[in-house]
Amino acid sequence: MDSYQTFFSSSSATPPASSLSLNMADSRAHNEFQGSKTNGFLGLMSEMDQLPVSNANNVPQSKSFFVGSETDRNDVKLAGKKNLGKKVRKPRYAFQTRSQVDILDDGYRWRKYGQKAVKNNKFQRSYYRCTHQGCNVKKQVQRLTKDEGIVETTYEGMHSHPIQKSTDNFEHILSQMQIYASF
DNA sequence: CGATTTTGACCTGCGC
DNA sequence: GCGCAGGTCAAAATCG
Repeated sequence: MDSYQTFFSSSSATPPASSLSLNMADSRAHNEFQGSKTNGFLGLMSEMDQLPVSNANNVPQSKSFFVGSETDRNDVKLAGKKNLGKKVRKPRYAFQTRSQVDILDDGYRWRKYGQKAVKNNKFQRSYYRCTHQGCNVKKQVQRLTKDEGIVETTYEGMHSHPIQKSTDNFEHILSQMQIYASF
């Protein structure tokens, strides 16, 4: 499951202020997470909940893993409207990546819509939304205080459209290949 | 000039 | 009800 996490080691080669190319579970999420419950996976999640950060200390470099999923509440921000019995529990996948840069480029286009300081964390959390029309996938990016070499990214929702970024970059292509090879 | 970021205000859930 | 914490909006600023 976590075999697609190896190609970020070249982060040293990333130009300053640029994005780190990374391709995570979105592609597979198309197949596995669409409305279905991956219970084995979730079970694993609850285990990792116990020690999300401490594990990160052991990872050699640029390793990522999931720390949680499946939000219970459906706070879909219905400002003013009431939510009539529509349980939209959207899954959330979080994983942490050891990286120098905060922007983990997964191939989708994101527009930042917020930034907040979270308690017990000196860094701020950034909120992004997918810019594709009709696709309201969200993600949060947050650097850990405990270990500022680690960036935690949380994805919410699933993309229902192909990646729209031009695959001009080699890392991206490689990680792409690796995802399909890991099946 | 359109798309994106910045940033403070605003909203909502929750615990007291 | 109040205040805090997290999440979102939206206007202005900035970018390409």
